[in-house]
Order: sequence, then C-alpha cells, then structure tokens
Amino acid sequence: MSTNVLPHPTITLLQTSSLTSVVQGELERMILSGELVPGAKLTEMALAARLGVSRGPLREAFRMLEEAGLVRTEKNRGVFVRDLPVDEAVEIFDLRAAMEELVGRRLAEHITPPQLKEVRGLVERMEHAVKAKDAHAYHLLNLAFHDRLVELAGNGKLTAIYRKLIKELSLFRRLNLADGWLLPVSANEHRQIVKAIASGDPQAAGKALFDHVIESKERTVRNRQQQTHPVQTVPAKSPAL
Amino acid sequence: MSTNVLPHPTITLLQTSSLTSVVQGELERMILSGELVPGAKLTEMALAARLGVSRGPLREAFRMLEEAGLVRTEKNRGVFVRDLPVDEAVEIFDLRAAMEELVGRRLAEHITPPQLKEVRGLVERMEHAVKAKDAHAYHLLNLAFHDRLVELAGNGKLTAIYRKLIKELSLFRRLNLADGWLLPVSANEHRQIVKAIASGDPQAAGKALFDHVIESKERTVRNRQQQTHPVQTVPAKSPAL
DNA sequence: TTCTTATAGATTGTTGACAATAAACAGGGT
DNA sequence: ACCCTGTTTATTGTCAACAATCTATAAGAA
Repeated sequence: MSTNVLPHPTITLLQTSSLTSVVQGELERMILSGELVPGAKLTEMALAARLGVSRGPLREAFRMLEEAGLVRTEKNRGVFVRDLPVDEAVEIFDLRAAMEELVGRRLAEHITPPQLKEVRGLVERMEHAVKAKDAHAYHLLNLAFHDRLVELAGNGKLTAIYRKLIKELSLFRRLNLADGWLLPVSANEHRQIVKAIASGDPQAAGKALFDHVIESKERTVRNRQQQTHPVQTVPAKSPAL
Repeated sequence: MSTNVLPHPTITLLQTSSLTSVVQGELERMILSGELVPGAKLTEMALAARLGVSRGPLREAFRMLEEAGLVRTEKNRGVFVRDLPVDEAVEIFDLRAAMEELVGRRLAEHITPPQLKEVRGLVERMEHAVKAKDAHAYHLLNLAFHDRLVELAGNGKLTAIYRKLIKELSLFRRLNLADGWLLPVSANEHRQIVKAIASGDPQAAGKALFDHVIESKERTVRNRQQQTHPVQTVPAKSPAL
C-alpha cells in the first residue's frame, strides 16, 4: 500500500483551501492589480454575487485583509480599500531599510556562489530593461530582486513581514513607475549591492542595501510631491485652478 | 450650537466596537494571559456560548488572530492556539534586533530630555526589581522599557509590527521568567543602552540595542534547551525515560 | 488479537433570513 | 430659499439552520 503517491493537485487544493481563503486571495489580487483602487467601497452583496459565494466567507476574508492592512473597515458603513498616506509609506520605507540592512549582513556571510550568480542574473536583466526603457519590466525585476535577496537571508518571519510591507506599499498611489523615473541610478545601486554582498563584508553589504532603500524612499516621495504640487521651475502651463 | 461636546464614552464604544472586535480582543487576552495555552483547541460552539455570541463574529475574530499569527487553522479540523517553534522564535529575535537597532539610532538623534528622564526611571525601577528578586515585575518593566523606546522612535508602522512580534513571542513557552534568570546582566545592559542613547551617538545606541536583543535571544534559547534537555553537569536524578 | 469497515456523533463550512444602523429622500415650517 | 424632521431604502451586523467533513466507536473478517 504505497501511501507516497502524490494526491491529485485538485485534491490537495480542496483539502487546504476554504472559500474564505480563495476569496481572500482573489480580493488581494484585485487590490494589488489596481482593479480595486484605494478608497473604493467593497459592498458585501455585490462582491459576494460577483465571486459566487455568500456573505459569510466574504466577511471573514475582509477581516484577514483588514489585519493585513489592505482594507479599512468603518462600522456600519462598510469596507474600503485602504489609501496609504505618505507618512505611512515613509515609515514603511524606513522599516524596510532596517530589515534589508539585516538581509545584506546575512547574505555577505552566507550567500553561496550559485545564489550569487542568480541575483547577478537579475541585475543584468534589470540593466537590459533600462536600456530598453521598459519601466514595467524594470519594476517587476526590481521587486523580484529584493524579494529574492530577502528570501535568501533565510529568515522566514522576516520574509513574511517584508512581503506584507511590499503589498501595503503598493497601495501608495504608484506614481512610482511613471516615465521620468531615474532607472539608471537605481540600477547602478543594485550592482553595487551585489558587489558588496560578494565581497563578504557584512557592514558594507548592509549599508549598501540600507542606503538603497532610503534613496528609493526619497525618489518616491519626490516623485509624489511633483505629482501633487506641480513643479514651479516651469511656469504652470495650466491657468489658475 | 457647540458640536465639540464629547459624546458619552459608552456611545463612542458602541460606535466603534463590533462583536467581532471585542471577541478578538478577548481571545487575544486569553491567549496572552496563558488562559488558553499553545496547542489548545478553540471549539467554535463552546467559545461562542462562553462569550455569549454566535459563531459568525467568532469565526471572523479567528481570521484576524490567524493573520496575526496567534492561532493556526486546520481546515475541517478547527482552530488551535499556535505553538511557536524555537526556530521561529529565533527568527523573531533577529528581526527584533534589526528593528531595535533602528530605534536606537533614531532615539540617539531625536530623544528629548523629559523622554530620557522617563526611560531612566524605568531602568531604575528594573534595578529595584532585581534587588527585590521580583522576576515578574522585572519582566513587565522590561516589556514596558522596550515598548516605550520603540514608541518614542516615532515610527507608527514599526511600533505596530514590533508589538505584533512581541505578542507572537509570548506564545513561545515562556520558561523565560524562570527563577534562575540572569536579571542583573540584562538590567546592566539596559543602563548601557540608555547611556548610549543619551550620548547622542546613533551607531553606539543602535549597536547597544541590537546586541542586547541578540543576548536576550541567546539567554532565552539556552534557558529553553536547559528545560528540554536537562543539564548533564548534574547526573540525571530521574532514571532512564 | 489485529486490521479493516461501517456507523454514529460531533464539529466545521456555508448559506439564507432577520435585526439594526446609516444614507437618501421628501415634506412642512420658518 | 433654507433648515429641520420623518420616512424610505440600502447595507451592514448578527443569528440560527443546513450540508459537508472528520473523529471515535464498534462490529466483523483475516
């Protein structure tokens, strides 16, 4: 009686996933993809009908997303996609910086040659994206690069929280990957990071990652201010108001 | 028509708190107080009856606690109070160390004299607890000390996550505050931390906090191993098995 | 005895209905 | 015209009942 035959994928899927969990995942996908924009109201009946479930599992999924910081609940008024204020985005960047500094230190000590090769590959692909001026591809590679570094640090809890923070950050009006982004600068920093890690110097690697995240924060905030309060160096093209 | 009269406390309470939220709080209290021990099964009907609510809000509270890492859910089997494995406790300590290092840097730059006086007061009270060999009081003061430092750093997101981590850590079989703890050592480190912060040197303050948390981690792990695998310096009093 | 298999009980997953609250609207008074 | 008030409508908060799944017990065969 061989019990080690893998059960059919769908079987394990049904065993692990409840309606609540799949609804949670689907809502998360909709929010992160921008299909549900910050501030949007999530009406229970409408969503339940759209997803083909009843309100029970939907409400349970709401509570999970609420705890994860993706939605906000107002009693007797409903659930809304959260709008991340600048202040909080800045806080997350600072926290990320400290976390990634730890990642850098760890990797400088423990990274293996094949792992190093892998992240170098990601950097190269980013540089290609820069040359091709493909901001979207660069954005995805950037996420993958940092995510992989964090993962390689081998601290599961850190990885989990890091990913939660990234998800939350995506609620910040992503005027980020707007055209005028300073891709070359950021890309160069990535190469420096890998270099520092490869050198085996924990302090240097940590600092490289810390500084990079802080730079990234300041670029993002500057970009945001530019969008909110149009620049004054160029006289306003649009008339008053 | 003065609209700035504060509404009656009970009013605002009813406006903000749903059954789900109060159940969530109550369950959290029960878990953190040890009333519900790790591994314990949380039967929906029983708890619902005990708390005087129906299963709906209870299940929603479960999802919140699950996301917070305090309980674990097995499909079709139920919800259990999570038992934090050593590995994960270690991971949390390492993450905490990085976070508190950031706290130290920030405080060295921005702390005010009255705030400094306040934390010095906490340290003194800890030293009194050490002299009185009051491990429980020391434990509480230690929590308050770190919590206050984190709070004073002024990063709300960091504070929120830090507190979540502390809650989760309390799931780790707290053989911590066992009698033989090295209170004097820990207490002395606290004084060093405040000194470093007061000196205004970000690096020193960060390092002091980082090292302190790592020390704390190692003390805890040693303690745990001692409890799990009884010492060999003293021949085993209890016979084999 | 030991292992399988069937049955009964208990518990969770899901649903639909009812109660309570808030928003939208209409009517009357100033 | 404006503001206040009462009513209606829509939506959320809560509950109880039903269906699906798992666990434990017991009976029967090897």
